[in-house]
Amino acid sequence: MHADIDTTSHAIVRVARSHRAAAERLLRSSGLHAGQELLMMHLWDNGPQPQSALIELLGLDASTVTRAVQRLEQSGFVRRVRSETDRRAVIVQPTAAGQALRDQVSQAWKELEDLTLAGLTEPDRAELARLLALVERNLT
Amino acid sequence: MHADIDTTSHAIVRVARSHRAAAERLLRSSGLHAGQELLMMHLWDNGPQPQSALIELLGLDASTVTRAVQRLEQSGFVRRVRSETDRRAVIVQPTAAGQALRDQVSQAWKELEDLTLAGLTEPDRAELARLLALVERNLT
DNA sequence: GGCATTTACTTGGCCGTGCAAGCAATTGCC
DNA sequence: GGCAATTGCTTGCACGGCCAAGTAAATGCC
Repeated sequence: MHADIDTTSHAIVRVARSHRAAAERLLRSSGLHAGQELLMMHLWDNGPQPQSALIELLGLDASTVTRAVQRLEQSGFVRRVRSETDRRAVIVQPTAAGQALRDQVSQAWKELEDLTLAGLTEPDRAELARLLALVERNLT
Repeated sequence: MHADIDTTSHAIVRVARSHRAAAERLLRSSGLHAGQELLMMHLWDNGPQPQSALIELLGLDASTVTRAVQRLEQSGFVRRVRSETDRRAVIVQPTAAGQALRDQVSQAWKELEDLTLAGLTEPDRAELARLLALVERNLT
């Protein structure tokens, strides 16, 4: 039997791919791509932020965030402003169009969560959350 | 509080990223990139295959596999041969260099699995596998 | 003050991945 | 046989991500 196929690692890879695909599908109508919604959520929750804060919060590479923000600006969801107090820094703020996405994206995110966990009992969900947290700690 | 951060969806995204990063690190010395090892494993297990079979097995888009195979060929790990019986089809076969990676990659994959599951009891591991399978079914 | 170091971001390059469009060979069917 | 539909693959394009190298501003320290 194909030992490699039954590993948890492989399961993680497959789940990650399907999950991303589902996210992409649910976000399509909003105009966001999977990944961008997390950035926007941080802006909605915490207001305008320097990119450095987003990088920290999202745990992504600086270059990844730079380009994500560039694309969000291109799409009109975000504005980039040079900080007055630190002229290296860029402050990212949601535009009106960006703010307008909030409810729709929250809804899509909720649907994604529902889809992901469909059929799992409450204890199963808690267990999954616990185990994923352990795995995350292992890999970080 | 930031409700979105505590979702299982978000945990999946974070785990997937760390997991991929770990895979990339463990595979680095072999010359493979995360993702390519799964393709090679299928070749090692099942011998030369038409791309269509790899696409099916890996559950990836045809274009993704085309390019992965192109890069593996570029790296010298794989050879592409036009099928005699169906001249549309491309048969992918591991080269000697590709075969030579087998043990090293198996080892790396095992290390990845160990790292991922470190500290989890046997029942925890079984439970995680079960829950991931459920989630995967939900998302497919 | 002045220079080395650190910080904040950019850009180029590369990989995985998907969609859309397109080409060529094969198959299905009248 | 002959033409339509299907199959197998490729290419262009766009995203998320990462690393490495580079620029410019702010900080640290003598």
